[in-house]
Amino acid sequence: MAGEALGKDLGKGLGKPGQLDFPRPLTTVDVAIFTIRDDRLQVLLVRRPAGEGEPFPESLALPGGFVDVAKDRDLAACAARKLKEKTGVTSPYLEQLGSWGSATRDPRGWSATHAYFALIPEEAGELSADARWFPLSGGRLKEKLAFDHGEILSTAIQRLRNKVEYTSLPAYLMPAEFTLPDLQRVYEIVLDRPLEKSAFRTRILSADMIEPVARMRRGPNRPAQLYRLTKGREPVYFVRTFNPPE
Amino acid sequence: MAGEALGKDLGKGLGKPGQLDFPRPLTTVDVAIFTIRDDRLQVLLVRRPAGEGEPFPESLALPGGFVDVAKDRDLAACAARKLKEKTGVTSPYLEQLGSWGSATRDPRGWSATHAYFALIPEEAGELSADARWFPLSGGRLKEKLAFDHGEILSTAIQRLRNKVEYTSLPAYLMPAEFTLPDLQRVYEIVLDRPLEKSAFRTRILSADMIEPVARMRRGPNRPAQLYRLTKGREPVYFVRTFNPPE
DNA sequence: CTAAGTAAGTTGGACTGTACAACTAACTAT
DNA sequence: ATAGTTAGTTGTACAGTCCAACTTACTTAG
Repeated sequence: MAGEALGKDLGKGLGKPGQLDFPRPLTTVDVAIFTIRDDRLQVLLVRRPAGEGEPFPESLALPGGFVDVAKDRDLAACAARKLKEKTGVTSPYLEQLGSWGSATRDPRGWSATHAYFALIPEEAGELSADARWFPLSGGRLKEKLAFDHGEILSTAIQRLRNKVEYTSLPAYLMPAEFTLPDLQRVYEIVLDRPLEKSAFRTRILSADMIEPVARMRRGPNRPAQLYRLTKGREPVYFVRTFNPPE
Repeated sequence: MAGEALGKDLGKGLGKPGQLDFPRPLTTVDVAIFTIRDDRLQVLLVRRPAGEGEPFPESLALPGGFVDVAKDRDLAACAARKLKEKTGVTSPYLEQLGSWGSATRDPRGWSATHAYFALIPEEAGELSADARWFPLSGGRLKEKLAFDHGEILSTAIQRLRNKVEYTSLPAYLMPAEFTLPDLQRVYEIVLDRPLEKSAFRTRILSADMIEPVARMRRGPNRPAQLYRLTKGREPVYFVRTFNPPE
């Protein structure tokens, strides 16, 4: 297998013999970046390059790539760098999702990726040329992805949905100012089911995660109070989930 | 720094030039293995070897080590292998905890570890010679650990405590047969606070995660019903946490 | 100017599950 | 027999959701 062939010569030429003289897996970082656009949850994907020797040429994939031991202090910095490169966003909600490593996931050899997931508001930043938003319908992506990115993305969606049941994560998908019905709609989009208005309001308002601003949103009917995220607020964990379906 | 010096020559000597011709981080797997012993939560630690060039000689550390690209199919298999080597246990509760990677965590160079956490019953398996159980008091370990293992362990404890609030994880710490008060005691040990007896019983019994066996535990007072884990049961998630402290 | 329409936000009763505390049950030891 | 201990149950209070009806504040059509 490719992994072993490549591996054999890695790690030679060290000062001290023995200790570190064995093949090393490839190390990458991938990021599942979510936003809400057109009333749907969407994920950012890039098209893989077509060059000679490239695995999965022209396939869609999560943004990511090799850890650069010269540039990247640590894994989170590497993920933040990739996010910045693709979206221009610098301070998103960024959480580690897990890691996937095996002999077979990359044809170039034994490789391990550290996966992150990020939530950003729609209007944030400017997309890089090779990146595009893809909608998820029913918590699924139509397109097939390179490597095991399909599996990673599924896990990310599952984790997001799961946490939305009992945390304030959707707040990180909102623009700077938003109304409570806006926020409820985002919860409903991610969970793909309707929520109770009154229970939702009590819960969110008593969580001390958002604060009213002076303005109201005016429209063709009753104006709605605008809110913003409470500054520097960590995500809030509720002690109960929204009542689960069925 | 050592990492760069070492890194410079890694990845040379490949068949194809260019593409994979850059330094690779070290890749390791570490496992935080928990059990309940003497009415306390305990974690398994090993003493690092004392050889020349070994980092943190004779320090305590989580069991773990380099991924072996020849032996290990994937990361979970690598974690399971290390668990087996240290405890003899083959089918524990094993969950990925996260990954830690940076230029500085290992003096030998840029390295990334994939951390797992495992729950095993006390009587399971035979410990390897270099491994010992260490009690945690108040969710803390007294001893200092090698690398960033202190941080990893803290995260593992936090994750365990957090999940115990709303899942059936402690069931994996139990022996084959146990009583409901036994199980409650384990929940209380991990959470470090008392729980309501009646609410606890209703919750556990209605979760369909354990089933009564024919026997009772007899003692100096009223006998207690013995239960066992429902076969092949995934962990159960409750829709409410136990009511949080304060 | 009024009436109809719509979305924001509130209110109240039914229901579910925990908190707390008192209770009964089953055994041992003296 | 009686006291002691732990297993297990019961009942009332309370918190928060569920569900549905309600009020409020605005726009638009006639």
